[in-house]
Amino acid sequence: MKSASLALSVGNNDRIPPRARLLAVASELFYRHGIRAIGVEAIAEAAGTNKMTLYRHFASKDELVAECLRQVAAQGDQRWKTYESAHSGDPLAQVRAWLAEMADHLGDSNHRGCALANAAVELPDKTHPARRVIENYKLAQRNRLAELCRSGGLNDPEMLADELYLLLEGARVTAQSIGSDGLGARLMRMGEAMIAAHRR
Amino acid sequence: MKSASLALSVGNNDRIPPRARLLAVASELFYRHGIRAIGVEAIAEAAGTNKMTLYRHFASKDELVAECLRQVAAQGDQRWKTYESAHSGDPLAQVRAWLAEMADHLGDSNHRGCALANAAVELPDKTHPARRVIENYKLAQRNRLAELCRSGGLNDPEMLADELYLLLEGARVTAQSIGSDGLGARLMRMGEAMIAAHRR
DNA sequence: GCCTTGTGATACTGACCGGTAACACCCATC
DNA sequence: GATGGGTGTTACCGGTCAGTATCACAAGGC
Repeated sequence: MKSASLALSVGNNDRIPPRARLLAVASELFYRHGIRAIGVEAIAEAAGTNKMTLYRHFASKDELVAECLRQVAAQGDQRWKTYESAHSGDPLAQVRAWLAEMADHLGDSNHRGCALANAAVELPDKTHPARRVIENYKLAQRNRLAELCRSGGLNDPEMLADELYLLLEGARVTAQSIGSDGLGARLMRMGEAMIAAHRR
Repeated sequence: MKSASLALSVGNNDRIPPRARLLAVASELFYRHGIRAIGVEAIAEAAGTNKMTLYRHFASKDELVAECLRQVAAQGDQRWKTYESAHSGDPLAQVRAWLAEMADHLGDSNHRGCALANAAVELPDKTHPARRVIENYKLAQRNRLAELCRSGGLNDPEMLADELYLLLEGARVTAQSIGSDGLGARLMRMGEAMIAAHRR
């Protein structure tokens, strides 16, 4: 019943090679239902293929999870490049663009927080191949934010970066418990207030 | 292997009735390894009893999870009563005490975020009995914070409450990915800065 | 004495898990 | 037209999952 809706989104284009289809479907299912809640068979079926083909492309379910998260991280990096080219030479505008898009995503009906943060919650085992992906990305994200705050000429850029980053991370978690009614708008207000506080 | 260490912590006091032992052990195991990662048999064994006794006290694993989270929520409420009696008539001091304790917990080596928020990540199904517990508690938490900020005479208390709450929630998530090195101290600095910004 | 209530122990069910073996097939390349 | 790599299909493995049935036992109240 779950898989039917998934198969639609990917299965109608058979030109996409199985590996890409598997990655797309797995990312979606893991995100929506949780990593441990989805079995490899359901992924293969929803991708319009079978378990054998999955295991020909991925050594294990854990490696598939890690690869999915690598893809998510790459998409995040790509977004930053978009902000950079749209607001070249204006680091603060880039930060604002990022904040605005994240706030916007909060309102999505199928929003369920950050896939990487969720995976960290679900996979506490430090030896899991996905952990490295998560830690590297989250650290890079925070450092990138701090660098932009610094080159934006703001006071105490590291602290501002932490404030903005923790605020967003908290918003994405809170959206999963309390809900996200008006949360995006509130997040923007808070972010602006904090940037202003570091401008002096 | 996992259960051995758990059995130690509870099994040596046989005066505690099985239901309480089961709740304590289940809360610990769910928190440490994740809810879906722990089976009922492991819980029963770690509590020094068996699966039948577990199912005599809890209708299902889902109900056991919900009951564990109710216990966690009750402990949270209890902490707030402590702050209130320690700083009676000083709402801001109560907020600070809460922030300080949460910041302190961040540094614990076995810290793994908020049990309720983690459960929300792991149990996306809106019909799960644990969801109501999570949503009620998180909402009450935010409202209590807003009420304290208001009676503390601060400007825009709702927004300040959101800022502090999201900041903490974000810190507890971030501790699970990047780590918690100095995060507690940074959280305190940010909290103080935000309270100050709403004092005018 | 009895009888009830709570517990322990063991075995079981049916379903699902991640992962593999074996074999048929399609299709592009040469 | 042969060859070979990628794919589909089916069946299977051992293990674990949540949940249940059955029976034995121990204590406490009457």
